[in-house]
Amino acid sequence: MSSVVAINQRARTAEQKAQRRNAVLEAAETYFLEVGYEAFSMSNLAKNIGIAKGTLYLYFETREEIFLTLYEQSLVRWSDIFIDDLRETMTSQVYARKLLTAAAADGTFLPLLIRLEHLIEHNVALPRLIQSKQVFIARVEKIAKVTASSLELSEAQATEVVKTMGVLLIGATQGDQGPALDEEDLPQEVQDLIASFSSKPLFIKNAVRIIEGIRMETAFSI
Amino acid sequence: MSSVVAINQRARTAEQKAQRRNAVLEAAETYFLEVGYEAFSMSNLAKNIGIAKGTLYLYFETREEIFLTLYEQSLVRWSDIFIDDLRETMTSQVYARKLLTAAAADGTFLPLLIRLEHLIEHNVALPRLIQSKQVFIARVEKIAKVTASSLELSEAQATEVVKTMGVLLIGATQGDQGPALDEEDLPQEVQDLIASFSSKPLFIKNAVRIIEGIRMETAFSI
DNA sequence: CATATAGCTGACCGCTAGTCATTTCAAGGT
DNA sequence: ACCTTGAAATGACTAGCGGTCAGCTATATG
Repeated sequence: MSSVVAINQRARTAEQKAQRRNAVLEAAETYFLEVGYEAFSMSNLAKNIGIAKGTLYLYFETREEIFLTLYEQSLVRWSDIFIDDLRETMTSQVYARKLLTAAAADGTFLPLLIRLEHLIEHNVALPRLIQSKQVFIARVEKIAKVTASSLELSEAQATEVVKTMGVLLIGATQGDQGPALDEEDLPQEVQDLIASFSSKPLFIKNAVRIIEGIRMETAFSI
Repeated sequence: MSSVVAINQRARTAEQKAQRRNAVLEAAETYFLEVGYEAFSMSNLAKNIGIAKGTLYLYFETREEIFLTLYEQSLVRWSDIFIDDLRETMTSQVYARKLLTAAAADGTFLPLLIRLEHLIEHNVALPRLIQSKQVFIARVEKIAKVTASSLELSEAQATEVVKTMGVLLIGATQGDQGPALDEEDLPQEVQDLIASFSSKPLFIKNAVRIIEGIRMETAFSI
């Protein structure tokens, strides 16, 4: 007896409900990767899944709660991959490159990270928000542990590095979220500007500066 | 004879039209400071001004074009104040503090900067977007000039500093855009987390790391 | 087979950005 | 002083949004 809930069958047990919720999340992520944050509509999501719009609201209180959940999942997914990359010691540059590569490879993580605080968190119930922050805290700690050995830093330094990398990641990848522009239509100086904000070198160079800065500060202050 | 266009009088000359456009912008900024980006609606803006919604669209093509214009204005306003602060040489820490203080004092600048690339730029006609980028380029150059003498850097280093400060500013002030949370309702560890992302120390510490990093790199490479 | 429970539905609400046929105003020519 | 004319202003309208909830119906249980 399969406990999989077919479409248009009702989810009655807790397990079935969890499955349906996951099915919604999966469909939501696929749909999100197609159309992006702003064009993502609850009606279309429901149509894609083949359920009524109201049903979505049995599983998520708001559109933003879906995004918050997708964000959490992508945070865990990304950080697991990144953590796996940090088994050996490495230079801060390699560290930064691995971090960015793993983040950019996940189509969900960065677009949601960028919208987290000013959009997503504003329409989610407080307990859910707190829960999400706790997931975040746990992840930071987990990443900091491997960062400490990978970069040969103290745990406190590593925690500072990880938090700061998050901040830098948001700023440095901002340019990737701009509209797709046909280069032909742009004056040379604007093309140059856009090129100079290319997220990869921007992130890596400044990550190195920050990590080495953190390394030096504590070396002197001891 | 005053050339001021009273409400409900028609703007016929180019000058009168420019005046009306400015009046719309002023009202838009006041309204934006009241309700923020997401709650800002064109109908309410029109009501506030006492004109019909359609009239707004004679002066701006889209809601986002209004925001782009307010962003440009706030960029110029902020940078003029910041530039004025940079008449003497100073440490990178003082530099960073002055930069952030001027930015945070302007209620318009940071919220629009944060939304610029992933929201505002996506609904503005290309020529207007190019124009805005050119304003940005000119501002970066102007700030870089005074930065070079203020921090005793080369022009190339100063340009790198200015661009990077923009990136860091976006990342570091992200937390200020989260929902207003009543501290009492939060578990201690979440309160600590939020405190650890306080934008002011976050920005200043990392600005110093980056500026000193840039200073050292070129010192060695010469 | 009847009943009660609860998952599911979709019409509906109040709102949004943006459009455009129509109205209105006022300057310029006579 | 009046008329013509062009453009500024209008606001009803469209299509679509997130979210709600009274009513429908599938299904587990007695």
